[in-house]
Amino acid sequence: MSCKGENASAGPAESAAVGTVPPERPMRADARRNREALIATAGAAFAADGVSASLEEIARRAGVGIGTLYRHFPTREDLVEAVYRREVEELCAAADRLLAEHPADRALELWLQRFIDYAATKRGLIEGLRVIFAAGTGRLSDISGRISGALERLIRAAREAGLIRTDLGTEDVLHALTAIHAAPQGPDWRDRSLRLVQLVMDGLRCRA
Amino acid sequence: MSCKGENASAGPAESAAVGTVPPERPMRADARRNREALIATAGAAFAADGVSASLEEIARRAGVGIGTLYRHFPTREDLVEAVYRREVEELCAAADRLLAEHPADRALELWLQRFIDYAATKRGLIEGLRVIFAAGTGRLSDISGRISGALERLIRAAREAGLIRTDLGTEDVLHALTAIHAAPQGPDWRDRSLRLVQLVMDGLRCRA
DNA sequence: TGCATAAACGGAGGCTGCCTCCGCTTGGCG
DNA sequence: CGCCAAGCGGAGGCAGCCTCCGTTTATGCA
Repeated sequence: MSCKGENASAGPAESAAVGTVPPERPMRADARRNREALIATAGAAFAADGVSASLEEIARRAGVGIGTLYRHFPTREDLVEAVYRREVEELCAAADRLLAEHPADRALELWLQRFIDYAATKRGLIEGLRVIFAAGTGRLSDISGRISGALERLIRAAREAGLIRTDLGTEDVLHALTAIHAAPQGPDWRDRSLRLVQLVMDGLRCRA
Repeated sequence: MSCKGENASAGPAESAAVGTVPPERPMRADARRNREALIATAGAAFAADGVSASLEEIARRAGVGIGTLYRHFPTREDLVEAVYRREVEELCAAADRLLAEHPADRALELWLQRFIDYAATKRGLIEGLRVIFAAGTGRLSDISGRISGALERLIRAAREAGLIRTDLGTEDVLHALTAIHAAPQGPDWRDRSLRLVQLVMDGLRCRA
């Protein structure tokens, strides 16, 4: 309901923000601290026990009362979304870091691998990916855009450096990722997915 | 713990009979009746509220005690599996009925449409489909085989009648079904899926 | 037909998790 | 430094999970 807590990650020098409203009020220091602790703890708990992990346990481990958890995140979905959003942001930040430290094609490759690893442990991301194609279905649309934005930056850089072919675009790679996720999840899921990513990369580089 | 009531789904390699009827002992009449009522009620409840519907509510609606539910189905998964197995059996039975009442290609088309409708309401089936490709991962393998068996019967009949091309097989159609399911689930999911099924059928008939 | 008995029933009870409500604490401003 | 709203936290009510065990009943046998 009252998703006023939306003002998280209010970048001070951020120009042309991605739609988040300007912070009506800076959060009190203790509130921000508790919020951070909750998101971090919840991330670990969801990864370990799935998204139905006990909220009371999360609050306890984060060192706050259950009431505090519910004030920050009125529903379980709100908490899941916050965790999800944070992870996506980290993933996107990694794209820029990789670009700075490696040749663009290598950066793309490493990022795709990292994407697989994220998805391997956080099943939620997979569902999220599926949403990317469903045109902006509400609140998650900006997150989806963030992912394809990162991917696009990587691909454009690799293209401009002449390291990958230019007749395949962001959508094609996204599509491939979705297909990889659709594969059955067995014990060798990760290896198989990484191999497929390798295959895609080889294909992309092959007529550079 | 003393799950001796397991005789319904013990699933060891019994003789290749269609129904897994263990030779142990015929169930007492009231036990069988309650079991049936539970499966039927659970099917409705899962369809309405998802697989996390209240088990106590299911028991109440089925007119049995909660203890009875737990004796028949020690875990929630056992109940889900029983419902799932029943629905798959109905679906497969429909294949033969359709074959008897329609030309083989039309039967195949109708069955695929019916499959979509099943999957539309029972999200569990979708997960099940995904398991088909994961080679016999335990207890669900025979169910998976049942589905592809039905599909294969339909396709073979249509082929022998010269109604569909012969260069595409069961696996290809199964693969297409999986892809259709992988699509994002919006409000128009059903229509879109049915259109895709139509597309597949047109393709199958086009060079008969 | 009647009886013995194993099979099946059912719900009370203990436990855990969900979520709300409200009195107490404290960060931050004037 | 003192005020006070923003923020905290946990008690409590409710619902669902699952077990345990006393009671009921279907069925095989005489």
